Amino acid sequence: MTIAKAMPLSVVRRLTKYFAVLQDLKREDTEWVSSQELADTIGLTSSTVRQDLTHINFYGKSKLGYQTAGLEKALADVLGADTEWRMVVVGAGNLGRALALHEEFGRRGFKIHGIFDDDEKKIGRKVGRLTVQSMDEMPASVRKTRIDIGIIAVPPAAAQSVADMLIISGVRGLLNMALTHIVAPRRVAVIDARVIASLQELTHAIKILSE
Amino acid sequence: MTIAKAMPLSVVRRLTKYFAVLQDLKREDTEWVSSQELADTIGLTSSTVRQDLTHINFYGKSKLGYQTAGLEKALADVLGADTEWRMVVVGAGNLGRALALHEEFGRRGFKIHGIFDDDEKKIGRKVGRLTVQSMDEMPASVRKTRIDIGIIAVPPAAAQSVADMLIISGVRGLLNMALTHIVAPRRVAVIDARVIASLQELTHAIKILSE
DNA sequence: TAGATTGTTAATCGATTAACAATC
DNA sequence: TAGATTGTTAATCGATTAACAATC
Repeated sequence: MTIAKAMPLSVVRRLTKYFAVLQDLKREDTEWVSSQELADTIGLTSSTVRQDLTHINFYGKSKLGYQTAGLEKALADVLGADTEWRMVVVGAGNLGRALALHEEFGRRGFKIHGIFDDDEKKIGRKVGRLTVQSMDEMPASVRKTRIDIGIIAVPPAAAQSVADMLIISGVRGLLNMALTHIVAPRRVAVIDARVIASLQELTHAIKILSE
Repeated sequence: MTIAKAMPLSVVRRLTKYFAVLQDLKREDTEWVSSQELADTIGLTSSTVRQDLTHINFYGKSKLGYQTAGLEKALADVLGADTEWRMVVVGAGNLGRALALHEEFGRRGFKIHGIFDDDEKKIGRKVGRLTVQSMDEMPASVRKTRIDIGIIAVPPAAAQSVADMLIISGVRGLLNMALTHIVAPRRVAVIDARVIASLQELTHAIKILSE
């Protein structure tokens, strides 16, 4: 397991993009890719690409570029895309249920082991192969299955207390889908993935464009 | 309608966070908030907050800070959160259906006017108050209803051609949920909102933390 | 070999933070 | 008034881009 020194989040974000491109290229059996080609498909400069790749433990070849299979593997390593991650979803609303049903997660190594809600009416309902469980069962279940990641898909008002419960139960990271800021101890990673915030970025951009 | 000059995306992202905090404060009837308080709740320096707010057309008061209602309104203006946006979802898989059902969007001014898919088996199915329509109907429908935003919730391989169709049909912005890069003319805004990419950022962070 | 592309250093650009006079 | 907090300028820090020798 090769781990680089602390990397700016902006670099990590681009690495996920390179990784997606690399997976496409692999499907097409492209053996080599240059920093310029990578830059063009994503809309960057080749300089940025090469600079970003200095953060990982993989080297290209002059004149040829980067071997796609090797680079893909190196990126998978850095991003943790080569291991299986155990997750639970808290919140069995439309968003939570959709996440629990999203097959793509499983394919990419993110396995959902449970879905929880404190609404009596939702508990016991089937969501694909899972059954919505009571929040009371969450801590024991998370601890027993050694869940890595908790996905927070509850209303903003409940988000922090759900986060606290997940943290106490031993998760190492939180994916926050709720439109509220979550506070966590330094040992627990938190990433926001809020569709509404993205939509607001988008509408801002649209307003600017139509000035 | 006050529109600021081009703003770095990093600033816009923080504005969406301020906006969320402001809405919470408004609910609690807090009348004034200082840059320091805003910074503390989100985990920034007060300097960054004040600097960010120079980008919008709203001024605080010495000794008191910013009037929450006024600041909220100014942010809503910049982010376009004070207007209604018409959207369609393309892709009626789990993710697409969940987005179409997500009530929060409507509450926040994002109205979903249609959901489309090219899978025969999905066409005609009910998704809440909507019915899945054929992709063939999409362009006319989007044009007629003057849809602003297209949400792309299809597999990566189909994403670009769906984007092209949406653009030809006249949308002004795209929210890309697919794990692939989308190319669009400059007049069309594109924002990526890919849960898998966020999960990969998260697993990277977890790996770093457990070094 | 000649030419293309890397890895890396240095230069530029932009964003964040610090500092402080102005102000309520 | 004295004190707190703004808006803004200047200093710092970091990230992106340019440039180029090394190399295959």
